[in-house]
Amino acid sequence: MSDDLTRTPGSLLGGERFEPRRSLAEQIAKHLEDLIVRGVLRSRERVQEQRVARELGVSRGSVREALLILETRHLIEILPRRGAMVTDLTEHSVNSLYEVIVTLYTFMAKKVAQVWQEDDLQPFLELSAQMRCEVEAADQPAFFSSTFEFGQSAIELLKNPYLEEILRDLAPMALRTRFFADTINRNAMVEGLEFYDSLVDAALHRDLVAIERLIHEYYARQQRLVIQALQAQAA
Amino acid sequence: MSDDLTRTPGSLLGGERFEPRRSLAEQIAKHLEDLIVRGVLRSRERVQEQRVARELGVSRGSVREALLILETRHLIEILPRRGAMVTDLTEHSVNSLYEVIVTLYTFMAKKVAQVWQEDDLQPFLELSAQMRCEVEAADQPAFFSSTFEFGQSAIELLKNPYLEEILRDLAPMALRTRFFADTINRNAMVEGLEFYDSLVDAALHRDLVAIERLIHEYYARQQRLVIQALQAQAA
DNA sequence: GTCGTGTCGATTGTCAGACAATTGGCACTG
DNA sequence: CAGTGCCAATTGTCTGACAATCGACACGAC
Repeated sequence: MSDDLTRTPGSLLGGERFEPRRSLAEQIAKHLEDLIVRGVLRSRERVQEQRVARELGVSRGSVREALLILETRHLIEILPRRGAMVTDLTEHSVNSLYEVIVTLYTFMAKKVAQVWQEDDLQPFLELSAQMRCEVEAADQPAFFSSTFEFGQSAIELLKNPYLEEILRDLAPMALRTRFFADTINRNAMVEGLEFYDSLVDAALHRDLVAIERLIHEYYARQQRLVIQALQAQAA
Repeated sequence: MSDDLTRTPGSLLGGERFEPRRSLAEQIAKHLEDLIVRGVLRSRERVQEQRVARELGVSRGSVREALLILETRHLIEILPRRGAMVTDLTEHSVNSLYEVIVTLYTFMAKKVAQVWQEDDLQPFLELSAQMRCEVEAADQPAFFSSTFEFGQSAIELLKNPYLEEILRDLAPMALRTRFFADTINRNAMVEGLEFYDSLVDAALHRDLVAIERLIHEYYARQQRLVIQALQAQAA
């Protein structure tokens, strides 16, 4: 953990597209986010601004901003005068997280099913096909990325900025817990594929009841897996 | 707008109770939040860090943090290299906001109705009574404060930190729009009282259907009022 | 007159260095 | 072993600085 964020101000050659080049703080946040999601930084581990600043070769101010960002993503907790620490994953926090996720995803999916018209669902069908390929190729990273785009497409369709931001802030935690679950679920990709397929199908038929059932079942299972993994780790 | 945040480091005499003395950034955020919610700072108005820092007698760094906080509360929008501006209130953004709020409040209320036991609902009954008094006394600030505590009590009961934080971040916007609605609804307090009363009643009977209906109806009306006020202001 | 283009001031993004306040741990004492 | 006091480490905040970028304005071309 001794990277060095290249900070080439305006290099369009950097490959970062045309995006307004994320601020340094966001890059730092992203970096730390990865470490936390992948479990390199463990629960309750301290994250000291001075240390991070030194290691990444940036100023304390920027790290401070990054920590604020990570706090809104529920990845760290900042205690006044005591610094930041990685949030703890407990059975209770996982349950809480999934309650909220299920509520919001259900709302989102139902809404999509209600408002779609013409070929709004085209992107979902394509993603579904793509995911099928990725499962066959056993390309887990690509599959992950596709599930992410799935949610992304739904958000674009609804154009609800509040929902969008809330889900964006919740996503890293969802990913973090999922990282756990998949360690004990070799079948994760197949199950995921089946889930998304059914979801698209239900949306096509505007079957709200099925949507609610599908999401509840899928995430109930995910939740169980995460908690199992958590207990396994504790033991 | 030329206050001066007294920054007495450890003065317990400051009256702030035992709370770990909110950080300066949070005080600044709270200050600006008030200005925005009350409409002193209008939609799309710029909020310049240098200027705020000068006016409040604090450093730019602290203002910067405050702006980050306000962004998570959806009160300002920070554009890279272009600074912060107060978020715009449009028909679309109001609709989006209320969609999310209704979804989350419905979830919350249903959950409370499902899990309460013994005298969990006591605080709500007391608040309800208190609100009745406040309506009779036409004490609008107190009434506002009570509705706030109402939500607070529900959150305490559920102990879901994610829901708690999401709602806390949404609250200022809810308040801001409400400020609008109440300018054209002289009956707001009576309606509110009736709503909360019915809600407590439904929760007592664990009547989930009624809860869903009540919340949808109440906020549909609120939403209409806000949008009316918005249009009236535009004209 | 409208449309590019160059210049300039204002503002943001980031850095370095500084200092007081607070925390947590440690040694010391009874 | 509990209580006390001290010290190092870290956070919260400030000041001052500078490059990059933005918005506006003036200027010149068509």
